[in-house]
Amino acid sequence: MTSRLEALCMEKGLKMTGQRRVISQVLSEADDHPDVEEVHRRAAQIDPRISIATVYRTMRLLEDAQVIERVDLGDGRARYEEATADHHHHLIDTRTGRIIEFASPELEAMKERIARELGYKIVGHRLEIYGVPLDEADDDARDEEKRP
Amino acid sequence: MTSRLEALCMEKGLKMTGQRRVISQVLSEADDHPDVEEVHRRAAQIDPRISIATVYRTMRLLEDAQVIERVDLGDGRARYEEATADHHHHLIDTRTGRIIEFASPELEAMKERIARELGYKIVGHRLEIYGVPLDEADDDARDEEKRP
DNA sequence: CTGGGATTGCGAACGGTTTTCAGTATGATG
DNA sequence: CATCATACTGAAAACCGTTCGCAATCCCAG
Repeated sequence: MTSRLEALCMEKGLKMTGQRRVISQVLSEADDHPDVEEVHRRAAQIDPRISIATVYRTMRLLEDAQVIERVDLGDGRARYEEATADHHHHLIDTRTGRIIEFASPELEAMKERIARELGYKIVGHRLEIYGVPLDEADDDARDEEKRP
Repeated sequence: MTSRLEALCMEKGLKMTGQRRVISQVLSEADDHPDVEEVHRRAAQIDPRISIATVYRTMRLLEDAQVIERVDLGDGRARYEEATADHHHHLIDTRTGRIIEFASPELEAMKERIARELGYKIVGHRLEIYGVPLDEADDDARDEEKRP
């Protein structure tokens, strides 16, 4: 069974090696934002011979081919997600590390307008929001009060 | 002459050593977003004995004391700017690397609203826009056409 | 002035990533 | 289906920004 990403790679004319097939499968099945080490861990479960260097190389290849997208969440390592047509951003739950994707056409428009007013045409951008769940935020408030 | 940041450091009760004085001066005079190496380069011009390790340590100290703010522009190294009361963001000119600061209350409000709708309270966030000057963007369009 | 804790410079260590190089697999070709 | 140039791989070393350990030095309260 060829994975979704493997099919995409073949469309783009990439040479399909065993390792790339495995990594494509791993990425097709991922619904989170794994870093290279995590991708390697999952790939090694399918074929233990895959080296981390190859994972690094393949991630870059797939990124260049626009099959996946690099996400920099400021934690010092690159994370990845499948490339999508629509621009979206990330809200990171600072309590759990959970990542929530969201899109906002209004935000895009506003961003576009700001750039134009500054005399620029946008070629890329990124927005990340770090937050805590509203109900747990109450705990913070209580903690604050307790602090002498 | 004590620099603006040096005064701030003393207010915060930081022990003022010669190195910290020099680094404070450098940062007070900077109107850009230097990385550690650049700060070290400028500091060394005033006192060549300052080591890069001390610059790293001092930048972290000043960041913790909220005298300066770390800016992650995705180029793999930390950049810094003086801490300010108002939230602002950065537009990076991808042609020249020039960084333009901007603020937008509407954007802040929208961001706040998005987080609330997702059930989150914002504890931090960042927005970066990468762009090219509008007039030079025309060149890109022409380049596209020429490409066969 | 003096003492002792904080700070410094140096170099080694670190974590994520890239590269080098020799060996191996791929898929276009005959 | 065998051949072969070429691209790919694994392992280890190199890299780059950053942090750490340690002995020497500095700052400043007493």
